[in-house]
Amino acid sequence: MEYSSSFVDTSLDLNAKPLQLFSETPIQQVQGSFIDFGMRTSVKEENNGALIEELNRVNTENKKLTEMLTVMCENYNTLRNNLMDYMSKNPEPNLETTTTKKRKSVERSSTTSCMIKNNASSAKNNDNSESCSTDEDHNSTKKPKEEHVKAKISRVYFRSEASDTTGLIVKDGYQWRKYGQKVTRDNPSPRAYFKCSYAPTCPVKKKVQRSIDDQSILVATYEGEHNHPHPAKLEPNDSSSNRCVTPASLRCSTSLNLSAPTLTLDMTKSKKSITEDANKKATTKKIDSPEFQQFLVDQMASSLTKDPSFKAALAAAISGKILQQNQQRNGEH
DNA sequence: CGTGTTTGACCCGCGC
DNA sequence: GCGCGGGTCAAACACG
Repeated sequence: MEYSSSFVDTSLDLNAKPLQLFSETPIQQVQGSFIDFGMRTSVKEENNGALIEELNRVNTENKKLTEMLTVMCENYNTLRNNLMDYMSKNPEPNLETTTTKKRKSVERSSTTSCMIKNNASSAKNNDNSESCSTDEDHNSTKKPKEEHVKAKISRVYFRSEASDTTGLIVKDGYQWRKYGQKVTRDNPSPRAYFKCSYAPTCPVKKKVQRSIDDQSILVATYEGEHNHPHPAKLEPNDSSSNRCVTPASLRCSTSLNLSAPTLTLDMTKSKKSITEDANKKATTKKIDSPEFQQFLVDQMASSLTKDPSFKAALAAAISGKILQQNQQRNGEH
């Protein structure tokens, strides 16, 4: 199809049915295009063998690339599982506690909890994976109203100084008023309750508690959505707020659960690395912002270009395409 | 004096 | 129905 119009397209067609690439259709269409361009039959016959050979080669390369892509996907899944394994062991051990009450409350607390619980279960035992949708379906049948009313919840991890005894203060750019503090049963560290005080009608609440495993990690749980713009956007000179909300890296890739309106950021990197990252990016990035998308693309490109075999295969594929293009042009002239 | 924090009391849902 | 535990309220307090 694409071959009838142009050879300029250097797409590798990794997922475009590689076997069809060598079906009779492209050759016939290539031949047809030659005829359409008024080429002599002798030129067509001279190029036929080279084209078929080139198509064979490209087809083989496409297969190789497809296999490499499969391997990459497997590696990605392995890496993701390792990440989830780490997550399940490190910051939120209380989510893995199996007391029925905890489990119930976790199930009630909509999407983020669903994600983390799912992560934990998949990390602990894949055979025991209880899918997120199953939980939600279960909830929807049990408490359909709560499902809709329940506020949006997200959980963010911040790293604070180990020597920081100033309390459960998380500078995320918003203005919070503390309205309570409680020592919970599963964590000796007190849990602080905050309400957003930037706008009087803002329903957002925040809970901050130190991680039971790592006292230097603050776990902030946000409930609800702000009905006002981020103060940092209105006050661009507020460098402190910008610095504090800069995501050092994604703890949970949003691609793992795109439908979930959650944001979990890893603030657990060392202060030095956070500063370095912040200096490199020099900007606050949101998940859906073009800058962050570009950052992800750069990261992916960097990972791919570090793989010499992938680079070689990619170069071969592109050179094959260029060769095809040159042959096409030679045929036209 | 205004604003924010602290902290004990109270409320409410859940499990037994 | 009772006890437990998380979440919230509100008076007292601290601070600039």
